[in-house]
Amino acid sequence: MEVRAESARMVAEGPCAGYPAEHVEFIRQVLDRVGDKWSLLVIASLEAGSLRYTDLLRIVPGISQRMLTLTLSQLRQDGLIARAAYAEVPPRVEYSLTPLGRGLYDIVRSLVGWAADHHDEIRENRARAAATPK
Amino acid sequence: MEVRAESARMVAEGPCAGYPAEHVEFIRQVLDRVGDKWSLLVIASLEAGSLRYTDLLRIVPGISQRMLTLTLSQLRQDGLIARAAYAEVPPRVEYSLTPLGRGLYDIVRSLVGWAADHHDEIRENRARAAATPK
DNA sequence: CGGGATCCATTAGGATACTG
DNA sequence: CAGTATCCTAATGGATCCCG
Repeated sequence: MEVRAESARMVAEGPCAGYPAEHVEFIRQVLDRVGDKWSLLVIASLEAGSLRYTDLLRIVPGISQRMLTLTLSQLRQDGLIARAAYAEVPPRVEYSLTPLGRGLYDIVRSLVGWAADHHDEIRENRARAAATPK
Repeated sequence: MEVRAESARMVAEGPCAGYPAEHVEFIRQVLDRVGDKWSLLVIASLEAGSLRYTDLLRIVPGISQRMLTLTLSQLRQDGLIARAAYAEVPPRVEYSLTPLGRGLYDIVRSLVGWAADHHDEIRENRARAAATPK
């Protein structure tokens, strides 16, 4: 069987069948970002308005300087947040959500909502699984 | 300031403010599962119907035995998939989505849809960020 | 066939110290 | 204030072998 090589080549088999091959890797990246430890917490923190570096460091519970810097850098590269630096003394930098970032957060909120809704159900399942003697 | 200690204690500050403290850890767990490398691929593979262990090993692109076993175990503990073993020779084991698992997949699909919709936009942002000389 | 158990490489991420 | 740079540990995940 022959497949045309130009334009959108589709994934032939597996869970991603039907998606353009190029998108699959990208979707994986988005999911990684969603699942990583800090990105969503930072985005959620910025939802109410722009914040400074040290504000985020204080507000996001448990984040280290290193991870905050790293996370902000990734989110900015993806265009999910915007960085504004003001040439003052002392220097001031403000981070804010872009429309894109806000859109992602909206989607994720529905996921968090689902998690909250089914919290008890999953907890029961886990308890039952843990209680299984063998 | 004093806060009542009994019943649902709320997170006072940060991005999780207003959520019951107990739920925050749980939501993190769900997001970890969503972001992990294989869970969603396995769930997506099972969407069309139940599959056997070796089928999944073949269908999910690149997964190792170890990770498939691990992933299946976690998903089963959470009640997202069901395992049915038939005492035959050779043995046969079938995995299938539970209603809970299907519900999660529906939510995640909207996330994947968002990713696909904004694929170009994010790619442009990344390209621009990469091109920035300084 | 459907896994466990083990070993190993890669990576994520925390603590800390330093800089413009 | 807003980061960088360095070091180090813990977790993730792949490859392989074995077993009922």
